[in-house]
Amino acid sequence: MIKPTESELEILNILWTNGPSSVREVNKKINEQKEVGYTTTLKLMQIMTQKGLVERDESSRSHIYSAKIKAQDIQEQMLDKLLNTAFGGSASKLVLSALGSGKASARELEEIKALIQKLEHDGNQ
Amino acid sequence: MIKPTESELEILNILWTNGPSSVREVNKKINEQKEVGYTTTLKLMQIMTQKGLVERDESSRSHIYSAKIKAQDIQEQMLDKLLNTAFGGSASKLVLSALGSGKASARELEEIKALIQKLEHDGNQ
DNA sequence: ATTGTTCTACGAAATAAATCGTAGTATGAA
DNA sequence: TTCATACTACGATTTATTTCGTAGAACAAT
Repeated sequence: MIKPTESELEILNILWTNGPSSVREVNKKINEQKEVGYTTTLKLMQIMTQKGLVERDESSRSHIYSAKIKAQDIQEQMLDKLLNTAFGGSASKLVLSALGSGKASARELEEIKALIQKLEHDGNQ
Repeated sequence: MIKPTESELEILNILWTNGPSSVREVNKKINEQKEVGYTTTLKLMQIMTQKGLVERDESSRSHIYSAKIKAQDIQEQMLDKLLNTAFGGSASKLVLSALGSGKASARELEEIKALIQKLEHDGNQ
């Protein structure tokens, strides 16, 4: 599985969130956060096309790019890496840290509890 | 808060796990995973000293390095970033993904449940 | 048709990160 | 003392990533 760089991930996120987009649209989104030239974004997206991270529809003049890899796959990959590089492989430490800072709502906590129930019931080890 | 690079994080992990260590020891650990020259590790650790990521005791000939920043701080920082860059800020999505892949033991699941109970009891939102 | 705007392509510079070689010093054994 | 070994310092190279400028094509308006 290809590992996107920092900037590539930023672009992927925009594509995942907004769906297929032109370079112009992506660049605009990015510029809400930080200033980046148009051709910089263009170049990145061209590279990403080569790498197979995105694909593009060239039928209209301004090409339309869409993410070629699933958000979930990258999420899992990154989570896995974080788990191993920063939490020594302990999923519970990670989860505890994620929940500890009060970042999950009551409803979310319920979801998590439900999942745990399910895991325990299924005899997951 | 200073953000360690990939390689720096690897070294920090070794220091967190094994406690204060010489370059030799750290390099040996790293080489269990991948081949890296001794001076490469040395250089990195020297840079880390400058950045304030580690500190060293120079009293003996082979300097002894120790992590200057807490594992928890970096963990939190990285988790936060992952949360925002890859999970769109949703802690529950992250947790669900972390637990879903069967990476937590029954005992760990209990710990997490206990934490959730506590959070809910405390009226966390 | 001419002009101004918006695209893409792409080389190349700037920046960041990792890797290593070489030189010099300390240490310990022969 | 002399030699082999281990250590630090540090410049320089290599590799990865990001950034941007310039050129030229497509298009729309005048």
